[in-house]
Amino acid sequence: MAGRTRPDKVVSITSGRPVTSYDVARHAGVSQSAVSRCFKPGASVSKKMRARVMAAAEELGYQPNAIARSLITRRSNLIAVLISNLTNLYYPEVLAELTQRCSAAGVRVLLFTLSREAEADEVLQLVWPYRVDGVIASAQLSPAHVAEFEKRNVPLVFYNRYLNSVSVSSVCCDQEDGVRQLIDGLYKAGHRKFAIIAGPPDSVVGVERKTAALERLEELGIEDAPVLGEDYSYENGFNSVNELMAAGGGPPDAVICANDVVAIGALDAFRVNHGLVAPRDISVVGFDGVGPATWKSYDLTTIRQPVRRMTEAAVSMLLAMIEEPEMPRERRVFSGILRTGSSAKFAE
Amino acid sequence: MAGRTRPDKVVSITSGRPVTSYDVARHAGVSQSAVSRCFKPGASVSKKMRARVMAAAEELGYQPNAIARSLITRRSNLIAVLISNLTNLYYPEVLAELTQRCSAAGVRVLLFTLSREAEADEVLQLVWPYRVDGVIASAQLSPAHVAEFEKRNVPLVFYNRYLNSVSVSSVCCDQEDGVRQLIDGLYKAGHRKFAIIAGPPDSVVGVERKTAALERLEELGIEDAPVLGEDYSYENGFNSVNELMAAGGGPPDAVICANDVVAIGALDAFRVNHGLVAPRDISVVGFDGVGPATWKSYDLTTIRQPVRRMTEAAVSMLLAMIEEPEMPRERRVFSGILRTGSSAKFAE
DNA sequence: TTGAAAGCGATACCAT
DNA sequence: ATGGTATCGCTTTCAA
Repeated sequence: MAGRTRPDKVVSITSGRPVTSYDVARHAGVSQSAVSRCFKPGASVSKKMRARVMAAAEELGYQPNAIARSLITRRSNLIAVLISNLTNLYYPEVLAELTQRCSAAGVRVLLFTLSREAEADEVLQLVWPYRVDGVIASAQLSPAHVAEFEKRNVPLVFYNRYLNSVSVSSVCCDQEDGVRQLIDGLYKAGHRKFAIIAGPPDSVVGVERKTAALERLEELGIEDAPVLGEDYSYENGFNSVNELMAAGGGPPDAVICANDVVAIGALDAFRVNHGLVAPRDISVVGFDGVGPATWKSYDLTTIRQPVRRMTEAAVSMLLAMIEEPEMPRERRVFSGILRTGSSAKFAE
Repeated sequence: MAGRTRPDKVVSITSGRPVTSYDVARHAGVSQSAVSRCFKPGASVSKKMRARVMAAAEELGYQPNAIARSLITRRSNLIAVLISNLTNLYYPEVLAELTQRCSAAGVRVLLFTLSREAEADEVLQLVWPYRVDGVIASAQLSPAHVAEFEKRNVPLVFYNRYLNSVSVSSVCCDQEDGVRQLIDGLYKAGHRKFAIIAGPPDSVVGVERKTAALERLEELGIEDAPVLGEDYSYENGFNSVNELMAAGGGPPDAVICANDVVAIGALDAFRVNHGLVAPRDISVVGFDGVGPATWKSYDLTTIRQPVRRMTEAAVSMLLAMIEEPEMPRERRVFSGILRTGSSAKFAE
């Protein structure tokens, strides 16, 4: 035994099994509880103890097992994020912001993407077993789903969704106000003949934008605006314009689109297939303010959603609900920010 | 007590605490182990027992606690996905595919987004405590990081990254082959004066694309191609073209861009600031095959990465490594698919 | 301040 | 096929 420099240290490090608090305790010659305490923020540990334990932990590459901790504390430090259309250009930004804010708050993100909005049922079955501390949902849930959250005492915050039949916390962009800003600016600029290219009928946000547009137009005395379209895709914008033009009656003055990508598709159809260039011959507006909206070929007039504020609100609301389950439900509505580009004649 | 219809059933359901296997056992009048077995796929349970337990579970809304299960089985059924640039248009698609495939395979995804590639250190500290079964990393990790994976016996698969100094599994798109296809087609179409707009110098993929381009050009006897640019943004494409034109010497015949978004920025700069329209006056090619590449205003000639195959490969490799840790490391390289659009004069 | 011991909610092995 | 019991790795009383 003489001359050995490192006892079983190396063995511990290279052994397959992850290092536990017992290993650290043994190595440091203290109790296992002491190790645990050293890794708990506000615990009462002597300086000396802490130093010894931390040194041992460092040496062995110890990291507390979050799974075991969750079991006893009944806090997983996990939240689930449900997103329906990651391919919608708007969501990657939201997701990036959400995960970053959660990380900063010491919470991990379990991601669930739904390909169809109807998948919620199955996805929730996958969520429950992990005892997540809360859920941020940017996907359509039914009142029954929301009731299950209540029953299970799992805090829920909707992002750009909500249900008016039940009480639930949510963060939204004010679609109605945004649409109003767009239409008013177009109207002021002299447009009278409008058309609407709507999003998917099963998207609350999409329906809200469409409805708000029709309402505002009616208030302005315009009642004959055609409504086309059925999803959030470029193709929807493109094809809807072709339909619109094929219907005869000449081009509209202005087209209200379900979102930016639809607007981009519409602009391309007008230019490529019908020789109409914005803002000279036609005005097109979008919604969301995604990256490509500012690309020179499109330069959209649109409503930019304040994503950073909205994600911040969603995360902080959820964390508050986790800390204080009796927190009253709250609906936070953010106004979008008008961006005027050259896709429309517009008067602010 | 006479006349009561439902004993403590309702209490169990509405009580705050999640339902455990003990609750179910009591309710069904069987042992707790029996309940556990009923939820384990291949266990030996009588039909009668299963029916009774399942009924009780259903009634109480029982879902096995995945956290507790993980603790004893040493399998979290969690994998971590590390992504550096969610705002890079290419990644949302990758992420959506990855999570969907993982869900299908019964594995949950813990998402970590890195804002700077250098953040890997801190992020890994957040990953280890959750005892994830494996990691898919589309972010730059150092050999030291990879060594830590080895030490901890955590399977790792790189997605569009790799390190040639260490042995690690990875799924990549063949950048070199893709670039070659692009350049050869451009060369064949008569282009001789090339320029390169590169991506970020700390992106392996970006550097590889640039290097491959320079090499191929050299093989074709072209040695004076200027290299500009420094990231994957639209602005990079836009500004680099302006720089290129400001340098004098007239426009190049063809521009090789780090990715599609850069190519789009370049096309816009040529058209808007210099009156050069593709493919008549200029040829521009991109890489990735993201959605906007097919928009009519750009219609890029580009290399489409076979995302579905690549994500499928990544997930199945990781799952295989989880099942069989001694699995040899493997590098799977997929050829990109040429898409010819009208952003370049091109000869196949 | 420290250590011993009791859970957290499941799985797994062992008898029966 | 079923029930009893040890165990996973931690946190949390409770004494000392």
